[in-house]
Amino acid sequence: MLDIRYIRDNADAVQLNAQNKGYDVDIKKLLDLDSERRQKLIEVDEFRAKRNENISSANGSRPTEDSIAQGKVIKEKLGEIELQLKTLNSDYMSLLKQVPNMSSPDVPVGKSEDENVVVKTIGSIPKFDFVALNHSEIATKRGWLDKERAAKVTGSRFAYVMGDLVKLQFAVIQFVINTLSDEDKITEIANNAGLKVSSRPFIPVLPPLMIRTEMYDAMDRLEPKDDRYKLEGDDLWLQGSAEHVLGSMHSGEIFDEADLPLRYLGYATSFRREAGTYGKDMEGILRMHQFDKLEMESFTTADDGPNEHLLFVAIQEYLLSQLGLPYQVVKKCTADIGKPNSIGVDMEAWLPGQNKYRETHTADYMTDYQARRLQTKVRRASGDLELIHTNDATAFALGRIMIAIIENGQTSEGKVNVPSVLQPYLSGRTIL
RNA sequence: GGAGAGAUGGCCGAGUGGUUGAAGGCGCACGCUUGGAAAGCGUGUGUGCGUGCAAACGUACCGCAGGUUCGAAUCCUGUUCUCUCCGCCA
Repeated sequence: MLDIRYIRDNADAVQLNAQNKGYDVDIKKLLDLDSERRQKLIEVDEFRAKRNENISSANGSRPTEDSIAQGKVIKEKLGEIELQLKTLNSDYMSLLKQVPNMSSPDVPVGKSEDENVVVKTIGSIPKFDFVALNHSEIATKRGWLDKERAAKVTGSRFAYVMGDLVKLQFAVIQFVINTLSDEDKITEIANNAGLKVSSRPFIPVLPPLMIRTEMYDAMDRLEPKDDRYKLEGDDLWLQGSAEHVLGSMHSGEIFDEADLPLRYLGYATSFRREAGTYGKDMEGILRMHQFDKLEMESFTTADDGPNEHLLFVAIQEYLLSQLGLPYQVVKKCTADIGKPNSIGVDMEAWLPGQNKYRETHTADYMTDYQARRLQTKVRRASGDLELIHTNDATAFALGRIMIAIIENGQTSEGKVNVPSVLQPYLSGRTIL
């Protein structure tokens, strides 16, 4: 949620920003409601003052008949205008919540993902002297993947992942956890990226996989509801990303500035209904209803927010490079970054099976947009109380990164070369 | 799932209808005291919203949401969470 004071002072910019992001919100109507609501609030406060004066005039003793009679009159009137205020407030809030976060000035303006900008391309695309297969063909042949039985048991877009592919997943997990919880590695990554940021390591977290409606909404991630799984009989949803349960973790809390940045590395199974994607990416495990993901989330001061985002991007590049995967960095345009985003950057790894780059990572910088409703704050050394800034970013989406490893590392025999950094976690095996 | 107890400020904790934003203590900040410190003494110490250039003033907040009342931290209802006992269970 944006600060209403900011909207009042920058109405035109906010309206234009919403338009660029593809959100249909009426800022003028919001501001009209805002002033109407403030007018009503003044009225309500005056009546409350009147009521309080009437109460305190009793001064500890029994009030007079007159005072009680007067109190009744005030009460009736107050109830009336408080109800009006309540209605105004709820209309106002629902409109305010619709206003998307301001995109950073360096986010390209665009109407669809086609206008995203490829910033750089790293690594060379592998050339095979045999017919390259896609991950689904390789994995199915090796007995690593069984979607038919999963369809029988659960439905489409589910899979049984088995055998060495499971071992590969756990190897990736261990590699990432060891890397990101190592302060020296963070220092190295930051230095190589020329970033002056804290070298504080990430705290690995196994978060709950369910989230309350209230928290989901405060994170501004409840929508689109069509893409969420709701649990019948409980006020709970299956989380769609560890971001949702990590970002809301410190709701209502006040950090000491010395405790920031606070960095988490969450490992969680994420659930998505994938509504509206029928027939899209049906082969293999590219687009599933559930997938495991390592996700970074951090809380910083406003000052450190932008650099934290750059650190997250640098970490993503580092991780991809360590696996020897070709990738490109994409600056997402206004239409493609999310509603709570100030900046959105994607990593796309080269997938030989599809002969194109596909999204494997996202890095989101939310400024204080999420914190405002979560009420997550920091007490600065100066004593000032401020909203914190949130950053979240994929470390690895396990399904998609294993696709990249399989397809880029495939051999003519249908085997898979193991990236050297993962070999220690696979008993030294160089090929699967 | 059943029975019971509870949730108050950064922390501990008092408070069952009347000037309670809330006693007392701890902590913290500033000042006095001291060669310096401790102790002691004094003063101060929540957040949101609104009005205002500001000082300030008003208002709301005692888990959350409603209700009763002239008046609610206090009474009533619902709800969330915590704890104890029973049941079930990895």
